Amino acid sequence: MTKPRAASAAALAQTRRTLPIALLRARETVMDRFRPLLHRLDITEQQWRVLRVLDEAEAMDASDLAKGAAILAPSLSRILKTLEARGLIEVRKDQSDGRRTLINLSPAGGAFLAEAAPESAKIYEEIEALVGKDRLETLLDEIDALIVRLSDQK
Amino acid sequence: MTKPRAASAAALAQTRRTLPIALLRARETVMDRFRPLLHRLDITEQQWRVLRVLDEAEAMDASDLAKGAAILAPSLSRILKTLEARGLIEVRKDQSDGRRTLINLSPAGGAFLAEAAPESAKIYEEIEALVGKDRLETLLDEIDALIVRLSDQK
DNA sequence: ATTAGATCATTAACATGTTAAGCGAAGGGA
DNA sequence: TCCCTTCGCTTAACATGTTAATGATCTAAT
Repeated sequence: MTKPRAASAAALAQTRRTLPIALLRARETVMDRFRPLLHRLDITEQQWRVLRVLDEAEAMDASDLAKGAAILAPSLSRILKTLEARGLIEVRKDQSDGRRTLINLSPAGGAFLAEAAPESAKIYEEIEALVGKDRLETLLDEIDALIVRLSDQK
Repeated sequence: MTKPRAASAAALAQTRRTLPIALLRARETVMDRFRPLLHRLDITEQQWRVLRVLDEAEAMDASDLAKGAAILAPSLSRILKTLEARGLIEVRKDQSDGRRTLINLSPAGGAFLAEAAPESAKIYEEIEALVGKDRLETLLDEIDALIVRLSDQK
């Protein structure tokens, strides 16, 4: 660490207390705990999110899936190819609307999630234990409130 | 929106209240307000962070800069080339340690930041006004607490 | 002085983020 | 029906995220 003078140290503290960076750091810190599992599963964080969202629905079109997993449409297009090639999802055209693509978890995808779920849950429980369940719930509530207040409700 | 049955709706709510996704969504929501400015400046979010961190220090080596801007070393290497080519930063070798690279803001970089600072500050004030200063401070405090509790203090 | 190990930075390879453009399909009037 | 617009998704192009490997330098111990 380079020795900071008083002025620059204060300024640096100011940057650190900026919403975008704080949220980024928090996310990195949390993901560091999941990364070893994801690496063992040979799957990316985004692919994991897609599978988990699909596991909670029957079949979704790509738009809903993108929103649910917080992934942009172009990224999702690429991810779906990867997951389909790996046999974890099934993709088909919507018969009633030729523009839409319907996606659902394949049996293999369901098995994949079922096998990984206990480890994932265990990690989340560790986080809960370290942070405190109350504190974590409060944080999630405040994040929700932030999103609601900042969302452009066109 | 596809009609969710009661069960899947509850499950979906569960995913949404997951720390990694909540933090991701919050960050996206906040950044949506800064993106138009960054686009007008023809600069990426990461490049902007690098410049701001440099503005708060004299000269930093790449490692400290990477930590300060929350950017991984490989990404920073590429970003430094871009910013140097654009004349916004100055890069030189550390004389006392040939491994280190020292980076500082160039005069042009300082002018660039000075010109953009008012707009940036205005956006942040809008966010403060919408969220509430108290609520925002609380949120930042809780995020800090989260990071401290989850950090591996090897 | 030498050498093994650690450190700092870069490069490589692949996946995703981001914006813009493109394409086929659906919808809504004239 | 035709035309125009909108919608859903994909592709393109470039920047960054992520992990592993490489290169160069420093450090410490011999």
